[in-house]
Amino acid sequence: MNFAKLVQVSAAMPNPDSSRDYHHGNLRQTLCTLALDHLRKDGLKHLSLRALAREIGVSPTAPYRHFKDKEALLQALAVEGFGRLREANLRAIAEADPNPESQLRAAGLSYLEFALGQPELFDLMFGPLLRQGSHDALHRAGDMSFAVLVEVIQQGIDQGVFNVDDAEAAANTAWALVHGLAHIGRAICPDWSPQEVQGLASESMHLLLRGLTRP
Amino acid sequence: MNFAKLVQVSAAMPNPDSSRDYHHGNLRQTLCTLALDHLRKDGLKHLSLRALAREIGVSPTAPYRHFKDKEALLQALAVEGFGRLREANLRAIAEADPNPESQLRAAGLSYLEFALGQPELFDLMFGPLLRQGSHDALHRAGDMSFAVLVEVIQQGIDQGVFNVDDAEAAANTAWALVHGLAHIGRAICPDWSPQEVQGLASESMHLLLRGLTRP
DNA sequence: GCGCAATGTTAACATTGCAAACATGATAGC
DNA sequence: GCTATCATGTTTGCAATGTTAACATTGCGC
Repeated sequence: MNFAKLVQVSAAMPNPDSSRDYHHGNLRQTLCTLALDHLRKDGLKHLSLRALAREIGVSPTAPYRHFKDKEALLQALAVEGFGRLREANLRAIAEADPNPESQLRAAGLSYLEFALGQPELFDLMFGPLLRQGSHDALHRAGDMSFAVLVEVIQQGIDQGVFNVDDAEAAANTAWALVHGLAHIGRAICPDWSPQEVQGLASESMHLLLRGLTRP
Repeated sequence: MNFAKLVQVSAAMPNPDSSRDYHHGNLRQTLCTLALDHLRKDGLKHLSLRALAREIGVSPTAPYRHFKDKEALLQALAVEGFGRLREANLRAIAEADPNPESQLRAAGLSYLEFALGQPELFDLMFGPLLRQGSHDALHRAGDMSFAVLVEVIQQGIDQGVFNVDDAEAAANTAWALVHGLAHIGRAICPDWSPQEVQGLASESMHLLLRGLTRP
């Protein structure tokens, strides 16, 4: 009856001094940042909960105290990704010349830089998780990123620079264009330099702006 | 004349006569079509070589006689996907009014329909496989799909309908826009009807065409 | 001080990708 | 026609993974 328990206890404590860090204290955060690291470095398919736990120095099933699923961890990463994307875009807009065209261009280039810089995260963000409902946190995070573009375009319309009626539709178009460039860039030009990619992007956005501003 | 083909045909049919079914006879093809099926139905993460083999009624490691890797099977699926996409686009163009604008619009809508109809395959086609070199067959298949758009745009330029210098750059733009719409559509509007999505697409493409045709 | 909730741990199970080593059968060369 | 060969399937086996259940430890509110 109790013998088994005694055995288990002594086995649970190989090092009596390790009782101090029985609780890691910050596992959730550590998991997220380390997972993001591995995602960027090794890709999604080489991302394993057990490996993360092993590397952190915690038991193989400890992550399950913080994430119901592996998918839950991935969702958290995607939400974090959307947050960072939004931040990057806002920063780029703030630093651009204060006119709608420049701001839209700056936001687009920032978006592109994000996507090309961490393609695995980008794929995760727009991957199956988004399609598969029940991830409203993810959808909200995506909408927040989208809202940045809508606002820039709306300002352009208000100032009479963009000659379209529907800001949201125009934002859809702009977003789709930039997103498509980001997602396809590696297919068209797998080994282009960032400058070349941005050159292509500039040209594309110029074309779009011609359409937006046409009288 | 072609005996091998005859054997293949008779083996491809579920002919009760093929009593000694030690050799399946058409495993590679069967694997591909079944895998595509499961990919569309259950998503990439629920696609397992063993499960496929089990369902086909063959030993768990039989697939390895035809595909070095799981990744090799996935690559084959992606190549097949690019082939179908190209076919669909060509068909749409052929059925459209014979002017560059209509044809470009038709190709775009066809592209969109493909992407929204089988999102998992679409994600696979443009996923990490493409980025991770050493898959030249995949890159070639992608280029073949791309070439369709370039040609339409080039014709538009030759006929003086599109007012741009660089056909390839314009094709990049057009492709990126449509691809972006396809990839983002589910994020913007997860439960839109096909009509609504196509409406959005039409509007976006109208904007682009304004840019393309601007004097 | 006590008990409870949060957090970690161990053990166990099913499934998967993959590598040998071996079996089968169609086919080419004699 | 007989047989060696080679493409194709099979069996066995291993290590890794996701996930669950039962147990341990600790900090915090009472």
